[in-house]
Amino acid sequence: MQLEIHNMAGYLIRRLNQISMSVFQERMKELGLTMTSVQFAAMYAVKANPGIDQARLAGVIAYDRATIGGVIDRLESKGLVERRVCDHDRRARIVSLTSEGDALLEKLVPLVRDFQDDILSGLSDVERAEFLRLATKAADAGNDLSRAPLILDKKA
Amino acid sequence: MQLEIHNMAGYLIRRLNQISMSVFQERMKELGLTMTSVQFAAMYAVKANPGIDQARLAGVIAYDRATIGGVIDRLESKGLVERRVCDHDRRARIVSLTSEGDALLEKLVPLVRDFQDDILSGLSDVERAEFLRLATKAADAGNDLSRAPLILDKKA
DNA sequence: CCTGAATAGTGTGTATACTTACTATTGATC
DNA sequence: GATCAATAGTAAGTATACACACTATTCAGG
Repeated sequence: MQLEIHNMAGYLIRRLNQISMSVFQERMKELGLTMTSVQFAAMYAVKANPGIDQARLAGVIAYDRATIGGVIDRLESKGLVERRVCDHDRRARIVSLTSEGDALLEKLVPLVRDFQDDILSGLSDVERAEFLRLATKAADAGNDLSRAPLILDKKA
Repeated sequence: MQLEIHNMAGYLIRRLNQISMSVFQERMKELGLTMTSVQFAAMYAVKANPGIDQARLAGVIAYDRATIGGVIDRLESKGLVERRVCDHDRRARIVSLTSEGDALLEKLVPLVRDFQDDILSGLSDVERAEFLRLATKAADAGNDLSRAPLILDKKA
């Protein structure tokens, strides 16, 4: 039995997101870790942006401020990141990786890169490339429609 | 500043899902409703499958049992669906639309169909069709990777 | 320098989306 | 027909992902 909703963009995207998160979770489990894709992205962005604060971190990976707070809480309690008050703006909290966090990230990056294709395992190489091209274009165009848009080049 | 993660399948899919949910929420708000895309899909599937119970409903729209319970709770408290114990299997709960639920769904279906294209507003008609074809193929192939796979034709 | 707008982070509340564990059934098997 | 595996639903716990309101702080203008 096929419902009309099964062909709708919103439904298909939700399904792909379920599959994507499940693949990530499964791979981490195989490595004996409890890292989520969201936590990985946050750590990656922290490493790529030394001295970043929570608000800009949220913008770089398109989360809202409340969500990033919880993500950093959990990474902090696992000893993977640290938070400290910014020197010249005491409202802001600078997030940085601990040495354990840095070591873990270094280990994870190639692994995560390698299983990305598994998420789209049903597609050929050509199809996957085309899917990613279209997804990038759509995500870019729809950025402002999202509640937590991606915010880049906000600073030097 | 472009991070490597911005080109990864998992990240792009998460972004598209944020955009998709946001568009749905926004349209509902314009109509003065507080319906989520998940609740809409549940109501749609209930209507399309008269006499369905919660477990099979979960399978038809690829939720897990615990999630569907909460979704039905909220729809029930809004007076849009009803739950009753199944006659020949007292473990199961049969879900059905109330008359208000049915009327609301009838009103929403064409509206929801019409704004699906807004989710992929950055794509041309040809690109959108190709994206949907590839997304369908990928979601289908990845079905068993998801924690809550789509389960169809389980019965007569 | 003072006031008011804007911003960073947090707290609360809601809604998915899952896990594991539990109860109540059902059905299958000996 | 008693037992035992399997199933339906729920409960409790964790983790996004948002809204809204609040405090602390910064900054812009007069």
